[in-house]
Amino acid sequence: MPELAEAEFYRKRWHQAAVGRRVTAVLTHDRAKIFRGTNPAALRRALTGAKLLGSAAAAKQMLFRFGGGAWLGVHLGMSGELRAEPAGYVPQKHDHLVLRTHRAALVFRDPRMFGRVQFHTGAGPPAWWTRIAPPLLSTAFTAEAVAAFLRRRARAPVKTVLLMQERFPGVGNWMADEILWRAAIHPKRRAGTLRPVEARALWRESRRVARLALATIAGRGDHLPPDLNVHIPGSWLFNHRWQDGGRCPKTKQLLVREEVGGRTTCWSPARQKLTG
DNA sequence: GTGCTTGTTGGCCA
DNA sequence: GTGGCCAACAAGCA
Repeated sequence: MPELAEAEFYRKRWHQAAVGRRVTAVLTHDRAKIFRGTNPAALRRALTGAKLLGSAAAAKQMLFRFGGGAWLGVHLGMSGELRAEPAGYVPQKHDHLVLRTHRAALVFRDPRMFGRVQFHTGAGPPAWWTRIAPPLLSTAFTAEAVAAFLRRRARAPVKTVLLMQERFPGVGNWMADEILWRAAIHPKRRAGTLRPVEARALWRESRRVARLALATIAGRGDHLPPDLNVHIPGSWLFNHRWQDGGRCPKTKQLLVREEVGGRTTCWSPARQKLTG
């Protein structure tokens, strides 16, 4: 379920369970696809005995910093999940990576294996991390940058454009639909047809949804909610988008679900018109 | 059995 | 070279 707020939620979960602690053992499923492009044996060697020093989340990714210049990157794909289990935890079928400390077991679980673990050593973070686009909540994410991007992707449906990580890092399927619904823009509109006021609404609602999703799903400050998605208000599209016969929280009219750009997309036809 | 699934990538084509 | 579309990846669930 990994979009930007979920990545932050899972980062906090591992961080709180083990920051400042030393890794006593590392278990890997070496043949699991999540290790593609990395070397599980080197990862085990470097992390065993290393202390978890810090962590960060950006877009849909997480980076955990260990002593000795070791960095562990995690992308959760479609079905990945980070868990914090008690010490002595026995790995389950889809647990591909387990880091043990005296207090907890940090578990990466991913049944579909679209996720990815990357291991890096060096004084600074890896290049794939520093290349991640500026966050939606940063000052670099400007209305002008969004407008320029919409012009460049003029012929693509705006739904597809919102899923492009190079400009909207961390936006996934449900966030894209939530943003379009709040901005009252039909997902099939071609990006180049948006009027300036609509482009600006898209920018504003992108930031708003990012902020609300982070506060609601990942909690504020050190607070970690007990579970994902439990406190999402009924006023969001989120809580209605998958129900057959679901209704728009704003108009009370029936929602529509249809594929746009290869992804199931939900919108409120009474609110989001194709002819803008 | 069928038809879905909160993601990314590479190949093909205009 | 750029942009857009689509299938593939894999496993679980209804």
